Amino acid sequence: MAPALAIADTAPAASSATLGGMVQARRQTANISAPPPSWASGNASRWAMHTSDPLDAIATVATVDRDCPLFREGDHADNVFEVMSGTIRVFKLLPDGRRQIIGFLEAGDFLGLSFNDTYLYTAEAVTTAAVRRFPRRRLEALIDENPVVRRRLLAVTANELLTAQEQMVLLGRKSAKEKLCTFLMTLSRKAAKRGLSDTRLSMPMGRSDIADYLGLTIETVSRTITCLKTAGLIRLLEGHKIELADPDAISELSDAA
Amino acid sequence: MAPALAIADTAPAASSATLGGMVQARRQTANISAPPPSWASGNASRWAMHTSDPLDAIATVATVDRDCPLFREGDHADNVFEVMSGTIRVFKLLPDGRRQIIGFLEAGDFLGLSFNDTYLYTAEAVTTAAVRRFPRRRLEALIDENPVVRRRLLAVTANELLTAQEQMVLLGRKSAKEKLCTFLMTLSRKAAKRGLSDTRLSMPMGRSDIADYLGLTIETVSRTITCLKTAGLIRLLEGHKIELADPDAISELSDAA
DNA sequence: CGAAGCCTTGACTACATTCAACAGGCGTGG
DNA sequence: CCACGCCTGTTGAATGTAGTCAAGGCTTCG
Repeated sequence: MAPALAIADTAPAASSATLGGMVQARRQTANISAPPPSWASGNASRWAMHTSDPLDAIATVATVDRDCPLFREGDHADNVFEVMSGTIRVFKLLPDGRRQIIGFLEAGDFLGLSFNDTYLYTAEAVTTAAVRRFPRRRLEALIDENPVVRRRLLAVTANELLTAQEQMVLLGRKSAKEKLCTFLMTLSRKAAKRGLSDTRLSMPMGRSDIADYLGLTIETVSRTITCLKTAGLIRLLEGHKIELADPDAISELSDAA
Repeated sequence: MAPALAIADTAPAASSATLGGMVQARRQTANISAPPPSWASGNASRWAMHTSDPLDAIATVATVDRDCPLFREGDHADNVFEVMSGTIRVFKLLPDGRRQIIGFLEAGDFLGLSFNDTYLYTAEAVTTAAVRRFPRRRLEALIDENPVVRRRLLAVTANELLTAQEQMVLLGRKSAKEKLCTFLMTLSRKAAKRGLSDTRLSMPMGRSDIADYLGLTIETVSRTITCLKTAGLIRLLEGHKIELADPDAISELSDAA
């Protein structure tokens, strides 16, 4: 049985060493029956020497395969994670299976920062992703003793809260077209922040993920995308890429009826 | 011009002193032209001697009149607040005036805990409310030096995040009836936590507030309430009170189609 | 090449919104 | 004191946006 998570003994940026324990992507058609995460000990100390990130002292690096869970809602919250590469979706389920995606996390984002003892949502990889794992106990100790770490995580949490509040406005008060355009603008801003193009975006998640993020159905997402495409505002490119042909118009549409 | 905020020189629990500067409630028909907050210096040190809450050292007590703003989105975020009594609504507006209420805050809840330099939302009093004000600089210093305060505010923030995520599920994936029932159950749980009845609830906010909180229109809220009433699940009482006649059924309806 | 999954498109439905009218409560002022 | 206006909430009818059901195209991958 292929494990969902594999440990790499170096950070992805370091190219000299081979990545140990890397496994093939394993498509998962249902949300059930995913293999449990398996972790091996290790650290990123070599990288730490160059960057002096205090978190490196307690970090373990790992990869998560496409569509595999990092953790599930209700699991005991033993670890906090930071995404290093790839995209993670975080979501909650209703008893009857309806899903609401809380967010898509990319490099630099943190997950599992609950001060609860269980996770409040499920996290799965949209694409194969690399993450850093921090044992919760040790991270909490570090937060207590290190003001720099503390401020960083506080800022992360505050940002998460801001994002959540804006998403509430989107879900509660915006039309399908506005939702889509807001989503595109958010992707664009995140790409720009990471130094990538803000008009040629990578959109690795499927229609179903987008629908569950925006509170729509896949059909409505598809139709709305077609509509934007027909209007000449966007162009769909090869390999889950999308081009914003008229970013200003999209920005306008993102909060005007 | 009547000020929106008035300072009391004691905590509300202390009955011996008259509340200074108290003003009459001032109905406000539009969101515009509300008087700016005015603060006087003061503290709650007498109360602090009995409770040893470290926050008392930097706190100022004040009242906010019904429908008056505590602060507005975009204002310079100089203060953090804790609600002592009454209900506060926190919301964001779209350019065309559509409103999404992020939450209703009651005694013990904090507002303005952004790590931004401006507020991310507007806060208004639903009912006349008493709040404690903490200058942000001093609160931040206290957070840095006092682990107890730190943990408390961290817990508050984490709880806020949890609430926000559950609200996303509600807004994105629930029907009108489920939204209403979830809202009632939330009110019930909050009342129970405060030691009040969990079946006879105070619901001080109007239909318009409920609608903007649940992502509905006032008409839909009204119709859905009528429906629940007709089904014998709730009873509307005098003075903005509501009775949950069948809490179990309401709980069922809160996440089942 | 065939099967599976993802996306798109079409026709119909339904839930919530919009538009409109009206009832009740409350404070103001004649 | 009652009349009036204002605000809030309720109800009805018509509309519309997004959802549902269904079919077909396309890509991917074994």
